[in-house]
Amino acid sequence: MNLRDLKYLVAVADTQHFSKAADQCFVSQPTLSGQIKKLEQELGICLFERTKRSVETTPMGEAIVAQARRVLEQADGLRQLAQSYQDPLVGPLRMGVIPSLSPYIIPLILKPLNKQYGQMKLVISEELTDTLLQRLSKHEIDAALLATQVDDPDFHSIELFDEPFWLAHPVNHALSQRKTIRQSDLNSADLLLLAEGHCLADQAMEVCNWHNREAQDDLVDLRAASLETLLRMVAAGFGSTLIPALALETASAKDKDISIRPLNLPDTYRRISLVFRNTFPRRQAIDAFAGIVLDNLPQSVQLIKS
Amino acid sequence: MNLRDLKYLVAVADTQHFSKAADQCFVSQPTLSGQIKKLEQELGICLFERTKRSVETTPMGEAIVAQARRVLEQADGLRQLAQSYQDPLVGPLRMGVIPSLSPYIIPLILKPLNKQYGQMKLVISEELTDTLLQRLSKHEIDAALLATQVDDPDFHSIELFDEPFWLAHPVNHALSQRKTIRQSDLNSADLLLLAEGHCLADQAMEVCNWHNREAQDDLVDLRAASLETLLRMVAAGFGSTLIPALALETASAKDKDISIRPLNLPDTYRRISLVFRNTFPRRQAIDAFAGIVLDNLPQSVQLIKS
DNA sequence: CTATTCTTATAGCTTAAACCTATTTATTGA
DNA sequence: TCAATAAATAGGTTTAAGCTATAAGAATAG
Repeated sequence: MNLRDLKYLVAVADTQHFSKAADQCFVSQPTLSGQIKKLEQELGICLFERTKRSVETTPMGEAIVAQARRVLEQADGLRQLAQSYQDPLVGPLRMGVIPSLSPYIIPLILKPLNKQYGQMKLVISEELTDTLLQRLSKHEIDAALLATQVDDPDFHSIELFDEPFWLAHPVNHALSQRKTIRQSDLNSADLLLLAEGHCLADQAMEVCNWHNREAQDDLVDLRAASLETLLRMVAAGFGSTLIPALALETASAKDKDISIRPLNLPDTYRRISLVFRNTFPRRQAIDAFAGIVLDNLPQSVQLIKS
Repeated sequence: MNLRDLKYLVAVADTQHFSKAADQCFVSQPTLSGQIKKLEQELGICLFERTKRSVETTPMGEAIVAQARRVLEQADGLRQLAQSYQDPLVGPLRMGVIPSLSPYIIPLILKPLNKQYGQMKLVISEELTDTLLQRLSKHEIDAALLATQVDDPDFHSIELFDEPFWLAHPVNHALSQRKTIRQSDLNSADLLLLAEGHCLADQAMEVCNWHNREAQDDLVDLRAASLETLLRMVAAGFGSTLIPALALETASAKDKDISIRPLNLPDTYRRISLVFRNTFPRRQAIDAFAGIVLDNLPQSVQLIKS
């Protein structure tokens, strides 16, 4: 059995005429007659009652034809489904984003993305870098926005932008006296960090030259689950923290009890990349997504330093 | 696209492995790989993300595979439907029967038919001979039980049995005096007939040598719509009538006001045949039906005279 | 009653595609 | 580094789907 045969079958049932059905199917009459005959043999039943002059569908034939229509309908549904996906820019793109970036970048791109590529539905997962890379390997997501260089040869990266860090400290903090922040200020600062596994925590420690972080047990309990929590802790005077530039626009960062200071120091930024399996077939969707991100960044992170 | 291709597709999705899928489909791995590749090209989308080591179904692939399963399911339904019809003795048999026979023969055969050929569902139409022949031509019914010889070369007939006529007259009728009924009694009898178009009416006229029936207008209004009505008219003393043998067993015929008499005259019977298009493909069903009829007739009509 | 037309079936050949085996390429694990 | 595994590629064979031409049967027109 064959979709083609079923099409022939339905054509004969519709026209009650082998030659007309053949025309309709763009084949010769003997070809169509032969296929119908084969189909009848395969099914073991007589579908049409023929005279030398005419064709009539048998009652059993009617039932089979009705079912054949159902098969063809579903097959047509499959073609339409495929059609709707044919454009690589159409269809779901499962994107993973780290938690220290997700709440600040996603609102920036959702609308433009919807405007330019309305058919590309983003499915966002917000998880830690390690988890995202695992899920990428398992094909559970298609791409990830990370702040970490990835060396795995299975993955490709598109480097999108560099996000500078700012210092956030309580308004009445000792550092309020300083006009500019120096490296030594950071080295000894009372920095609050995100919980284990957040790349932002590692990056902050690196910026501050804290390589023996695990020794300072007393601060462990204060490691926060999110940047928002961290800012609330700064506002309450528990210490300072480093804030990536995109997070500055949020209400929490504008708290009157928090002082936000630029760091005019070298290498105080993190590089955000779009990472995906190099076997991922919809490269165009990836590129489109990257383009949307770059087009909608604020000035503060617009340029990539290299 | 092709049902075979969809089977390959589902096999790969199920096994996540081209070689295993190929085994499952009883083809070689290159064959299956090639077909999948072709299918992807035809649909214009990538269904599987391949590495040299493994296969993963893409999210779009998942959607397509789900739809492919639906197609295959319907196709399977078609095969099962065909299977259930494969036996010519299975499936509906649309049978037409004349009104002067139907109420008396159908009850005789329904149970035995159901017992021997439970899958063969009878669909009965009770109509006049002409109508039945028209519907036979139009393929609206598959066969007909008639009391008329059919000459049309499009039709075949199986002669089933000869049904004798009996005379029914009111108990206090003049003929009550006669020991046996003679031809001359019939010629002049006050016979009541069925309505125009009923073959029984024609047959009765023939038996009685009435070839100028249309002249006797006064009786036209008394022509009855059914045998039952006719018997009720006889019981009420309006006249006599000829009753075919199978109708004798009914309650109406046993009315105490009606006298039923045998006709010991030549050619006082009608021949019942099973008529069908000679192109009708389920000859076995026809033969089975004929056999059931013959096996379940009462003694009174058992033999065929020839 | 014959000729023409209409329609399906058959015959014989051609083309396209599906399939196979053997081989290549690339990756993983020992 | 080598064996094992898995998918892709190459090249040739077989199957089946297609075509044209024609036959055969039935209806219609002259």
